[in-house]
Amino acid sequence: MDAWTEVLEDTGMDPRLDRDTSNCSIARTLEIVGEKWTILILREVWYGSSRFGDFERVLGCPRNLLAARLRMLVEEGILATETYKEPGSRSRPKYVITPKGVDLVPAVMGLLQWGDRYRADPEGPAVLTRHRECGAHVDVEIRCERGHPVQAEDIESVPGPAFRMRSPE
Amino acid sequence: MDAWTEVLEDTGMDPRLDRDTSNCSIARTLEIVGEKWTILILREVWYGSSRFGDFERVLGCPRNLLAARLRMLVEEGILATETYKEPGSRSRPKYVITPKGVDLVPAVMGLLQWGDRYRADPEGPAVLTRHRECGAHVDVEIRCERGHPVQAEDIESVPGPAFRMRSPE
DNA sequence: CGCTTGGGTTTATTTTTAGATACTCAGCCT
DNA sequence: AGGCTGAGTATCTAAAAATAAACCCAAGCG
Repeated sequence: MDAWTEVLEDTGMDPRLDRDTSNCSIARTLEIVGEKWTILILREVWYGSSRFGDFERVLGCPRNLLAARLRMLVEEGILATETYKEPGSRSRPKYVITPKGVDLVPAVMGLLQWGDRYRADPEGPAVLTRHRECGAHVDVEIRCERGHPVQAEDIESVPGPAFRMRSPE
Repeated sequence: MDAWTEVLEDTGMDPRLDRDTSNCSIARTLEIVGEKWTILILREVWYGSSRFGDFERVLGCPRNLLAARLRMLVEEGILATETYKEPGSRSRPKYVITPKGVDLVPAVMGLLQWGDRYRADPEGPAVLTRHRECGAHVDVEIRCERGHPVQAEDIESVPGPAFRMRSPE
């Protein structure tokens, strides 16, 4: 009996298949960053863009969607607005990443790394990531709290404190 | 002058804003896993589901979309079909993850980790991930090739071998 | 004052996605 | 032969999201 099946033994329900998935952290993250353009906006912030016009120019995304996505990212605390002032122009807003946004970097790097491995051009990736201090290539890896590198196969998923079964019917 | 601006100095184009983003590894990964349901299907595979009916029951996703997503994941080599045979029933297909699919785990764990941190229920996450061998909590972190832990701020993104400017239309 | 610029909003159209049935099909079981 | 089951297909409608293009607005400039 594994960590799932010991949760509820006598109901005829299967904890894997009849659990409540509405509080899944993956799904909740995707509710925010899973819409089209959102992660690409963050990519551009990460590569150095900050102005509305920058995003529009490099992404080629419709202005109304861009405005909606930026508003949402600010509401969620992933980006924050500051102002910049070009000499001879009035102050305008710009978008900068917050610590909550920085915490999305591992997820985005995971996507980047997979694309670099499986979907890059024959000559290699379009962008490289390196450690500013030593210049070495940077990537994302799975480790346990004790610092051991962990293979994906050695990860065990078990019900957590907010685990719930779906209400029957 | 940084690693971007030294690419093209005299064209009046800005390498950050006028680069060709069509070969971005992040965007290419999102083309595959960015559709609704796809990552959630992978989550269930990761949690132990493998049959069409399992996915349908736990995700509550329309059958036609589920079939389309599974077909695409198999075509892309992220899942593979095998057969299973319940005693007294005929052989039926099931879906198992491939090495290419396993390589998506860091990206998905990145999403999980962010959701656990910022969007979990007050009592905690619904699912915990731990290292099978030592039981310690598992998460995803950024390191450079030399093994140094890297803060997101210390990542430098530079043009790679497939870097291209957008053709001036 | 009228023009320009950057950063949006509004509105209309097209495309995707969701959701709900209903149908098929192959093999095991009686 | 006829019924049951799991794994799909096919079809349709409704809702949501994406796109496209026109419009607005505030400040600075000549």
